[in-house]
Amino acid sequence: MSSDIGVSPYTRLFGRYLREIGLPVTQQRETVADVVFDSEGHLSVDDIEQEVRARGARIGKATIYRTLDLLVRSRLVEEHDFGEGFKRYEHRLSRHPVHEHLICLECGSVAEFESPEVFGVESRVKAELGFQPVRHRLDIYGLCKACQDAGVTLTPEGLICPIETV
Amino acid sequence: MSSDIGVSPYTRLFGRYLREIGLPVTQQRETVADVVFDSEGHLSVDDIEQEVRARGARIGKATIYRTLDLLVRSRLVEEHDFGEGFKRYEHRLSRHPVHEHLICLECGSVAEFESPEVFGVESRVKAELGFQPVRHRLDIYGLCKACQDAGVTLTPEGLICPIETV
DNA sequence: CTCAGTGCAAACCGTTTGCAGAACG
DNA sequence: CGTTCTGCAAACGGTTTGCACTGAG
Repeated sequence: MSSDIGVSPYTRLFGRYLREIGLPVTQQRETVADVVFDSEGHLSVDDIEQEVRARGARIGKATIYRTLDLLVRSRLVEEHDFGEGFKRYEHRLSRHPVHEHLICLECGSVAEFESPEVFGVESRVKAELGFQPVRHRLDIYGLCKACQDAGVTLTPEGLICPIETV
Repeated sequence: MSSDIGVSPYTRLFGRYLREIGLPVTQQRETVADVVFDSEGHLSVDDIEQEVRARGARIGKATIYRTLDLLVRSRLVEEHDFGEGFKRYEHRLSRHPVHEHLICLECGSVAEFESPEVFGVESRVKAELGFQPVRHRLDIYGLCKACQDAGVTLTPEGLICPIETV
C-alpha cells in the first residue's frame, strides 16, 4: 500500500530513487527511511530497530540492513565506522551535507564541524599526486568540552617517544 | 629463550616496552613484531600470518591478534580500518610517523601523504569548539593515478543532486 | 497469479576467549 | 617452580544470506 501520508519529504525523495531504479516502495522501507531522516544523530542499527518498534512497527533486522544499503546507495545516507565494532548511519540532508566528526574518547559522543581546509587538501593531492578524490573522511578523536570540564584527562599509554631506536 | 639475534632495532624497542610493563618477550611476539616492522605497507592479519609462515614459523592467529594488541598499545603500530571488513596494521616508525591515506576505490591500493593543514584544523576545533584533539584520521577515497591511466571511471550511483526536496 | 520483499534463522567471517599444555624468568 | 603465553577450538557479535511465506499490482 504505502499511503505516503505522514512520510517526510526526504522519504519521498527516497521513494523517487527507488522507483527510478525499478524497486518497490514498501511500508518497511518508508518506515526505516523516516526514522533515519527524522534523526539528526548517528544511528546504529539497534537505535533504528528500537525507534521502529517505538513507532509501533516490527521490522526484521535483515530488512533494516537491506534498506540501509539502499539508502546508502541512493547517497541520501552516509555510513560511518567510528571503531565501535558496528556501523552508524546519518542522513546527508542537514544544513551541512558534508562535514567532519569529533569523537570523544571518553564518552563516545560525536560532534560535527565543517572543514573547508580539507577541500584544499583534496585539490592538492590531485595536483601533486594525480590522485582523483571522490570523498573523504576526517575524524578527530580527543576529549569533548563536557568531559574536559568534568576533569577527565587521558592517561597516555605506550612508549612516550617511540621515534628513536635507542 | 629469544636470542635477539636478527631482530630489527624496532623489535628491540618493542621488547623494551614489554619489559617496561612486566610482560615476557617471547619468540612469537618478536617474530610478529619483526614482520610488521619489516614491512612498509598496511598489513592485514592474514598478510602477517602468511609472512610468518614464509619465515618458517607457525604462530596461531590468536597470538597474532594478541601481539598486535600489544604493539598498538605500545604506540609503535597503528590500527586502520579502510572499510574492508577487517583491520590493517602499519608501524609508526617510518620517515613520516603521522600521515594520511589515499584509498583507491577501484584497486584498493593505499598511498600515504602528509597534510600539515590538518594540524591547523585541530587547533581550530580546539580554539573554536573547546574540543581537545588527541589524534585524527584523514582518509581520502578516490581513483589512484594508475587506475585513471587505465581508463577507469567511477559510475556515479544514487541521486545526482540529493540536496533538494523535490 | 506473479514477482519481489519480508522475516526468520542459519551462515558468515573477522576477532576474542577459555582452557590444557608449553615456555619464560 | 610459579606465572604467563601459546595454540587450538569454540564462542562472539555484527552483518549477510537462503528460503518459505506474504503482499502488492
